[in-house]
Amino acid sequence: MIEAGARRREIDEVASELFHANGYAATSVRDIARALDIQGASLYAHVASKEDLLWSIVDRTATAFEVAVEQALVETTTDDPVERLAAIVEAHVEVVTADPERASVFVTEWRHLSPERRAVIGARRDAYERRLRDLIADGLAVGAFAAVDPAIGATFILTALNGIATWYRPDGRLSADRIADHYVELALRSLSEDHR
Amino acid sequence: MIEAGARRREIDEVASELFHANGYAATSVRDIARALDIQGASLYAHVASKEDLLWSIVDRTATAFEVAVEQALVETTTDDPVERLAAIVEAHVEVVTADPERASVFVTEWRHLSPERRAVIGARRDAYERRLRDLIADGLAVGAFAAVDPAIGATFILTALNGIATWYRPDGRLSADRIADHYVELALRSLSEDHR
DNA sequence: CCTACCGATCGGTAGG
DNA sequence: CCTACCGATCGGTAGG
Repeated sequence: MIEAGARRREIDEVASELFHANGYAATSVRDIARALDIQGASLYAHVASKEDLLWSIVDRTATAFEVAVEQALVETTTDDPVERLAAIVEAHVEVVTADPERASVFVTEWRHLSPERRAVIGARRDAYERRLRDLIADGLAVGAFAAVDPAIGATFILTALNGIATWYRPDGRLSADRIADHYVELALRSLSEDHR
Repeated sequence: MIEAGARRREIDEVASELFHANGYAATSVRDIARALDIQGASLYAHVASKEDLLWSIVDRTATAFEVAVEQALVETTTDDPVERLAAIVEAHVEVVTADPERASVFVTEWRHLSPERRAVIGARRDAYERRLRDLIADGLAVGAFAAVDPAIGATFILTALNGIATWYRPDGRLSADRIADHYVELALRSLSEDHR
């Protein structure tokens, strides 16, 4: 017995690719159907609306980030802010590189959700960013980081990390692991003391 | 006599706002016309196509970045890579904060240009990024920066800088100048030696 | 998952 | 800058 929902996951994957490549608004329901070799109207046997498709991608990706960072912090037994920040950055990069299409749709297309759903995702993104911001503030308080505005530091790092979704290719020059290493380095240094 | 092209610039400004807020594909010609209090078809007395509107925004913004960085480097008489990098970062942030709508349209909507125009912009972006990459490589060679992959370092910094366009508000907590100062700090430190 | 179809809206043109 | 209009395409529904 083929597991239920397999086709639905296939649809999500195709939609992620197209939304990533052309954007949500410029991708028609028929574009997605064509990539699946079915008729446009047939897609509605699986999904209630085009927006539901975007929502399932965005929602799942938001959860992937939350779970990965949660897990990474649980596994980081020390309370050294430097190591905890490294764990967050590494986890975030891993989620991005594991599925750059989904990640880039999450980062760039969520404004096309309904106002209600946008509010939900906005709150989750805020909470996610707050965690990073608080960690930076903690590190600053114990002298682990240089004087920096925690909000600016968190935004600087997060936008750089999310940028990976726009240029990463699995067959590129650098492996996902190497990229993660480099980005941990860059992020930690950006918050470090004495640079001249 | 009112200067020629004033109306055209007004159109560009309205289009920037709407493309920034809703994306190019989700913005109709009639949306733009409505914001100008004219009929949709009347817009074609001023522009040949919707894509031409996007092109003029993208082209002008690309030029703004190129000119600003060129100028900043000319004014930086020293060849100290640290100071030259600071000058580039500051100039880039200034262009972004001077017109975040245009900057964000430039960064995120250029994929909706025709293949020919996309190729032109792609080449200009590559050249722009290469300048930063080469500067990092130079600084690395003379020991001004920590060991880092120049391409990764340049991308890390540039994506963080471009991210400003997505969150910056002129009436926000931090002035454009303060943001530029912080970002220069963060960018320079990310390439600095010894962070533990 | 298909055929047949819906009203709405799209970018754009003709001709003032 | 307007009115009137074009063919194409949009997301989605009905009824198998």
